[in-house]
Parts: sequence; structure tokens; C-alpha cells
Amino acid sequence: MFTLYLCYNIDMTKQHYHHGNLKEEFIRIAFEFIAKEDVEKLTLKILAEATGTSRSAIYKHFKNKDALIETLIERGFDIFDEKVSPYFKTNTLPLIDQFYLTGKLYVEFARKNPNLYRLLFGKKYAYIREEILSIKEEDCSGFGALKKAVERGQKEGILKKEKSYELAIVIWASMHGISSLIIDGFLDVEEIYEEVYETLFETLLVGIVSNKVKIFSALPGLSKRLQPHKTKV
Amino acid sequence: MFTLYLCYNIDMTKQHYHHGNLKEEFIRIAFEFIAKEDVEKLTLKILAEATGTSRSAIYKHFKNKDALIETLIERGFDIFDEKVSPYFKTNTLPLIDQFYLTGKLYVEFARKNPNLYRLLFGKKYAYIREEILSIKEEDCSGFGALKKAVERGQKEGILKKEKSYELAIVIWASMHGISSLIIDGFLDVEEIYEEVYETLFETLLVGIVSNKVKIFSALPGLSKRLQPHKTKV
DNA sequence: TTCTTATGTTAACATTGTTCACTTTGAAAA
DNA sequence: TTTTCAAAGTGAACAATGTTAACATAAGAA
Repeated sequence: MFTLYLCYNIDMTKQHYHHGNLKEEFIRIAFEFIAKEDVEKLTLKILAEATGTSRSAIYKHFKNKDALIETLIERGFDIFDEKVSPYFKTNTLPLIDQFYLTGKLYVEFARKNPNLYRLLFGKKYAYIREEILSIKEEDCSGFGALKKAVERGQKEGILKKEKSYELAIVIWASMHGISSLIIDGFLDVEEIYEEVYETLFETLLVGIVSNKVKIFSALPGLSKRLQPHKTKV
Repeated sequence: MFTLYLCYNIDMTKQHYHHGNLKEEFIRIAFEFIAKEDVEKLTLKILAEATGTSRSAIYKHFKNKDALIETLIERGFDIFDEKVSPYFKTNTLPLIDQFYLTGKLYVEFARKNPNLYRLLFGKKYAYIREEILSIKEEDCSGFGALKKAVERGQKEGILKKEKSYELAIVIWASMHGISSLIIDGFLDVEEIYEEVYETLFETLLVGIVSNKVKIFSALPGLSKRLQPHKTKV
């Protein structure tokens, strides 16, 4: 009874003035929102009501609404990297398998977080991306990681030698293209998603792999897929 | 002097009430606008001022703002088809060359009309697209044309036999992916665009082409590109 | 000429992001 | 302990947005 009353008292106190950790609360709620709806539909009113504050409270923590969304993008890229890049940091798997699995995680991320993916890879906040990428340029996240993986593949003799930058772009374009088409409602591939990804990756692989090597893969499916492309070692 | 006065009179008369062809004028101005800026920035105020009417005049011609944009999308797809599909309607070119050239027109369209492309292939108005596609399903525009071309290629023995739908998706995803990445500011490829497209198409081609055929192309570049993929006829 | 309808106008509305003057709170300084 | 003050909340007001409603006019049919 006493505890109950105390809780009630605290809640009432915290609802007005000095919320405690309102900034993080805004971010959390915003992420919660875009898990379900497009970021365009997120309003200050929604944020205010969800936190039990007023519409203008947010301005004590962010310069404006866009600043909150920019924060979402920054953290979103961290989440993205965390979810998608693990296989690029492994040494135990053949490189081709790393490509296969990373690509799969990429599309999976987009499918599971369509609104976040659209926010991260859409046009509207492209400027914030440039800042993020320029900061992290030397590390191994995002496109940089892909390009390095391609160069590694070329050194190992697995991938075609010419034009690593162009090759990386082609790979990214495939993954971005299929992800976008799916989450933007152009393709209803829920039923046949596995087949679509297999076809996509196989096509890509045959195109980027050096025609001088035969690839042995740790993943049972992959080596099989590569058999039609037999060439002498 | 008389003429001048008459013009003045007519203009004044036409500015108030009975514009003449205001609906088409709205559409024209909207297209003019998205040639330069994103459709998100188009407001009723802009349309009103450009036509010399009031902000609510548009409601006599469209149900609401979205209805105008839906009209833009419908016409936009017509323009898109007109610009992109001509090579798919030709019989004088080898099929592979048709793919090559159509793909090039596709990316070119996106680069020249980034805001329109984003409007046509973005998520926001996906619903209107479904209507358009369902109406035009049986004809040879858009994805249907691509799928038919793939099937033709399979019949001719040029393309891999399995999974025409998946193969068509892969091709579309490549073109959509590279287009989106470029126009949304992820890649600065203005300088090396030609090389990027060549690499993209080459990669794609090697992946989709049947490994039982050697392809002869009318375009000098293409047959050369295919030489690394030599196999017996 | 008169009536009607299409097509324009202006005024008002709710909702949006944003700013400003204010109030409250909690903690450091006295 | 009391005072002070910056941090963090409030509500009122603003302009811009899309939208609606009541009203005005032009043009053609009756």
C-alpha cells in the first residue's frame, strides 16, 4: 500500500518537469515508432504524448525535429553495421561464403526493418550520411568494408582483378536493389524469397568470380551452385 | 495600344475565374517543378502562384493534392515506358543488345529525372502503382515486358532456362539498385558512370547467360565483353 | 433573357514544426 | 540551511500546410 502510493507519487512528480532521461526516451519511442510506421508519420505530438510531455519539450534536447531523426540515422547505422557486418569480420569462413551470408543479412535487415532501412538509405537525409561516412571512412563499416572484401578477394585470386570499386558497386547495387523492390512493395516475394535470393547471389557470383578458379566453399549449397562454372584451377 | 489594352483586359479577366485549362496547367507546372525539386517540396501555394489562382482552386480539378500526384505518377509511367522500352519492341537487334540498351535507358532515365523516378519507384504512392500495373498487366510495359524478354531469351537458348520470374527480378534489381544509389547520393559516379554501367551489365550478363552458348552481338562492345565466357556452341 | 453549372474566390479550420516568455526543479554556492 | 541559478519542463502564439465551406462569377443552354 505504501509502495503503491509512493510509486504513484513519483510518477506524478516525474510527469511534470524533470522527466529524468527524456532525450533517450524520445529516441527510444521514435525507434519504436518506425518499427511499425514510416518516419514521415512521426510527429512531435506523438512523441509528446508518448512521453507524457508537451509538444515543445523536445526542443530542450534536440535543435529541432530533424536533429532527432539525424540521431536515429546515426544510431541506425550502428545497428545496421552490427547486424549485417559480422561475417566480414570473420576469418574462419571462405570469402565467398562471407559474401553470401553478409548479403543475406543485408536483405534480411531491410525486410525486418523496412522503415529504418528506407531512412538510412533514402535520399532525404543523404547529407547526414556523408558526415557519418566521412567520419568512419578508415574503419571497416558499410561500403568501405565491402570494398576491402572485394580487394581481398582479388588478392586471393577469387574475384576478377579489374576495377575493385566498380565491382563493389555492382554487388551493393544488387543487394540494395532487391531490398528496395521488396520493401517498397514492387515484388511480392514472401513465398519465394529464398529462391529469389539464391538466384540473385548465384547470378552475381558467376559474374564477379574470376574465371580462372574453381571455388570450394564451406557451405554445402555454395560449392554446388558453382559447379556449372567449372574452369581449370 | 489597343492590342496591349486588350491583352491586359484578357489577362485580368482570365486571372479571375475561368482560367481555361487549369487542370492541365497544374499538371504541367507540377512536372516542371519535379524536374528541379523533390515532389515533397511541391505545395498548393506554389501551384496557386504559378497559375495565378488561389490555393483552393485545385480542389475543383482534383479531389486533393494526392490526386494530382497520382495523376503525375500515371503520366510519369507512360513517359517512363516511352523512354525506356523502345528497344524491347524492336526485332532488328539481338536480344542481348536489347537488354544492354534498355538497361542503359533505364538508368539514364533515373539520372535525368531523379525526382520523377523516385516518385514512380518509391514507397509512398505504391498503392497507385498497383492499380496501374493491374490495368496494364497483359500489355508489354514495365516488368511484364522484362519478363517476356527473359522468356524469349530462354526460348532462344540464350538465357539460363530455370526460373524466368526470378531472373527478371535479378535484372530489375540491378538496374533499380544502381539507379537508386546514384540518384540518392550514395555514389559519385558522374565521372566513371560509363565504366560502372559496363561492369554492372557485364557482371549481370555473365550471370544470366546460358553457359551453353556463345553470343554474337550486333554491338561491337558486347561480343568482345563476352569472350571471356567462351563455351562450345 | 434567365438559369444552371462549372470554376473561381475568400475566410476559416486543424495540424504541422517552431519560438518565446514563463515556471518548476534540483543541486551547487553561500 | 538558505540562496541562487541553470536545466528542463509548460502553455500561448506563430506561420505554413492541406482542406473545407460559403460565396461569386462566367459561359452556355433553356
